[in-house]
Amino acid sequence: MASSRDKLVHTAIDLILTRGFNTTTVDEICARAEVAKGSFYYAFKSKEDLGVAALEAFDTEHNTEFANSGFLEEPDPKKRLNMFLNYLIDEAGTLFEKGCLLGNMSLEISDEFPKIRKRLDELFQQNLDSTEFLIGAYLESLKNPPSLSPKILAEKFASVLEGSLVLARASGDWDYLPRMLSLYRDELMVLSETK
Amino acid sequence: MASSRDKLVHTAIDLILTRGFNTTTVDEICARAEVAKGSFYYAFKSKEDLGVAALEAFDTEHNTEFANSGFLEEPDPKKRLNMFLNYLIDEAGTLFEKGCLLGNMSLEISDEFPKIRKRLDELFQQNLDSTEFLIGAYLESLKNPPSLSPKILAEKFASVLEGSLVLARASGDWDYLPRMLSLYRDELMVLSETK
DNA sequence: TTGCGTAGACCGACTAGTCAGTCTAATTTT
DNA sequence: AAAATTAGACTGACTAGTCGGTCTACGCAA
Repeated sequence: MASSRDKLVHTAIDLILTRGFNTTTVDEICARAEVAKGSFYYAFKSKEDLGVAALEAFDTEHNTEFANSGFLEEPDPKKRLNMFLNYLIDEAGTLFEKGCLLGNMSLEISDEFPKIRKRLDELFQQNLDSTEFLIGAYLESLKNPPSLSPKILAEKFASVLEGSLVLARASGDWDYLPRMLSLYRDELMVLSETK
Repeated sequence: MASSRDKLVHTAIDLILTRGFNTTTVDEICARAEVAKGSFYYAFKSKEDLGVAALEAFDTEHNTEFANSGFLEEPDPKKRLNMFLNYLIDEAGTLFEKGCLLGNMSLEISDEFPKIRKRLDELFQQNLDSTEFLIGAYLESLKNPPSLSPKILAEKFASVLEGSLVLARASGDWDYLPRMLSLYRDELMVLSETK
């Protein structure tokens, strides 16, 4: 059975994604998680610490999901990257149904929560590095490697992903993400056509 | 001299960009703008109404800046689009020094502020339409028009812009925006090379 | 010229409510 | 029995919004 801490973290992720960190109250999280306030402060030193825990849980769970999709076992770098992107495009609706906690908190949280900001920076950097690695292998496998670096293409990937979610949230149209990711995939895949 | 209302709006834009809407207090805005609380509620019915006013001011002032850059007078669609993008790339550091109020509020504000949400949707849509028009003219001028629609390219532009700002804010590296916009410009401009 | 009336911009102490975090006692687990 | 966990009433700081009142400019009548 789920621990109190675990229930709190997952309830928090859900609430923060829909209402934001600042407007989500500790009382509300406890009520939804059916956990008493005392337990909250037994599990976490502060609301900020819960924020960090939520961020970490969101990130590792998504990365675990990605890994389980099996693309890592594919030996061919091009197919591997393509599998990853296709998986993301297919599952965008469920994986990022309510947005990305990292992106949301990045824009919402200011210096008043330094621990959250620090962790945010680290997690984004880690994810950028993973993507860069994935893209790097693909580019190296090409006969005519483009002038674009894997680093900048990884940054572009993250920009498109996060930006789509900003637009999705503003408009209520959650198809932005798969639409934009498809575009990104096509642009990357076309690089393997020798000119 | 600037009216109280005007001072409040511009102080608010600045504060909301750095601290977020929810954590920026009415008292703080008043103090910085050197305006009494009573005057705030003389000028605005509520904090939410100030939010809407800030959004509108941010949007119209940016659009005015864009227009003043002179790209609209350029008759050639390709050059016109290129001028616009180059202007944005050059001035990204000042235009979006602290982020984009539309993007920030899009992720932060939930249904508790319906007026803000509605206006956000409208403003994003307007801006997408303008960009689509600009890109559409360029695509139509091409001998080999690509299969990509101006609409989806406009959405991509907005995604890249907003996404860059999410990353910039998370990492503290404000060069993301010009870097990603340059990439976007190059991708668009390469379409005019006949295959 | 002087005094008066008025409109509307501006003021800030005050109210009513909210929220993160604390405390003490009870209950469950090991 | 000790340690882990739960319970929820309580506190104090803070916040959006209110309200009675002040100040200034200006038209106008005496």
